[in-house]
Amino acid sequence: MATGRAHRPATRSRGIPEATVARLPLYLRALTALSERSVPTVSSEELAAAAGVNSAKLRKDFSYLGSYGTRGVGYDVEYLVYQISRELGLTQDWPVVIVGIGNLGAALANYGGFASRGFRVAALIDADPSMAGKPVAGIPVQHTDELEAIIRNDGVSIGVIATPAGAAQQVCDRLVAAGVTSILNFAPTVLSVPDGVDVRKVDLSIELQILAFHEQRKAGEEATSGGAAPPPPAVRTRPADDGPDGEVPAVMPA
Amino acid sequence: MATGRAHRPATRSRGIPEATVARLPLYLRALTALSERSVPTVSSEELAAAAGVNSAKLRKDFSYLGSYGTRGVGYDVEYLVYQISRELGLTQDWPVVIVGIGNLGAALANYGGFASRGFRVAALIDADPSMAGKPVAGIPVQHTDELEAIIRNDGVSIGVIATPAGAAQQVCDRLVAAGVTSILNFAPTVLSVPDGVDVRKVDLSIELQILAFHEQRKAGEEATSGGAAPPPPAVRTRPADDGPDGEVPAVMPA
DNA sequence: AGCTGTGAACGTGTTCACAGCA
DNA sequence: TGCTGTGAACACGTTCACAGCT
Repeated sequence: MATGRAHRPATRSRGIPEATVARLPLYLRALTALSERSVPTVSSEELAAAAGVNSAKLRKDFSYLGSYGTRGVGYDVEYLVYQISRELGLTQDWPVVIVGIGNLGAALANYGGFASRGFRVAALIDADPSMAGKPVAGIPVQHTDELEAIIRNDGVSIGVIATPAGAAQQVCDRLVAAGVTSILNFAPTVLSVPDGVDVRKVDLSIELQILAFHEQRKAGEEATSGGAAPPPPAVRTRPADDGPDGEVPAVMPA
Repeated sequence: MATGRAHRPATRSRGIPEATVARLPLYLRALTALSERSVPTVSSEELAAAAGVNSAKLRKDFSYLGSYGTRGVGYDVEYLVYQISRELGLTQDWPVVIVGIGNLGAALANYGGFASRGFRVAALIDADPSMAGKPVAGIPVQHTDELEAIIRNDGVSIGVIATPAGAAQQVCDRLVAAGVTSILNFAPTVLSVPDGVDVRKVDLSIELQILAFHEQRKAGEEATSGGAAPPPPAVRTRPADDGPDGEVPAVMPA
């Protein structure tokens, strides 16, 4: 999973396990689709199939929210949509700022799933002055100088970092100082944040490497060097090039 | 965690736990940075800090790979880089195709971390004929018609789906039919694939919803309706709009 | 009869704490 | 002395299987 939490070491936020929280959006999406097709009720079996999980897990997940089903029948689609939305905090609108309007930032700004699910793009922010005023997804890009003012004025508590890795920690610090307490980080860096700030990470390169691992396993039940004798020490195969975005943080950033 | 596995229900691929595999890329990145700074050795404590995990976990993780450290000293940076790369299958090059060259696809194509870590963009593919031939990140976009030929010619086993949700399953089916066995899916859809094909999912909207959940908790130790009496049933707060990319799959796609 | 809700069993992942080696 | 490597304890997550309600 392309993710990482930050603090709250082992404290389930309040009853609902983290793993369940991570699946609620999945259920919500499936339920929304059913709702659009005006399906009135759904069984745990059907809904689980649509969400790509097994039905026992789904029922257990829902049991943490309460008893919202009807035995012998299933779940009322509309009611569940409401309950899950409420649990996730989507009945209110969350203003979000996106920092770093390159290809990725633009992709995020254009992403339709945003607006429809309780999130509103409050501002697009970029350090490049020549970007300022240029509309992306209908929203004019603003300069980094405005960052603090925007966050305070709009009461933004969620920030998205889509900058190069080298700028990420700096941006993060400014976001946090201005009052942001949840960060979605697309830069390939470990961010350090104070307690009470949540960070989730999306890292493409990590996902690919995990796939490569499994891919290797599939192919490799033949010409593999086995597990016993390790190859010669201190061999360098490929230059350790981190790419243009690779400014990885120092050993102890904070 | 923005991720999802597909099959291999409870089978640890071969000794190395899945959770450990997911962290290896993190260690690798931190080690690569140390390597660039010509740091010769590193302790579990230092490396763990750089990777954002605790040192006990890191040592346990490494213990699954073998005994690559030196007691009283630490780990040889170069050697570890090599071992982890090998374990992840990054000592070979993985050709990758990216399907769907919108903003997101372009962002992925331009992503530097790709090329440097054993991944090579073999082709960019889009369904829009007017895109054909246009270079993105220096690589000419090819039409979907070419998909099968490209995959077979280049021996591509990893595919990235960056299309709208409505096209994702179709693209996925074609990729798999042509021989792709690992898929990284950015479309907000549950893909169904045959056994033996790995799917990992990256879903922006899900990440934001998880953040919103925690954000709500932070703010909500005051005006919350508590946990006892649930609000009126079957209330619809916001129109269940899934956005322009929202073609969610039928209840039982396969 | 059918489907939910859940205790109990199981498996995976994390943390502790220290033995063992350089 | 200092750090790794790891058994043992613990916490978390998943699955099973069935009691209980409609």
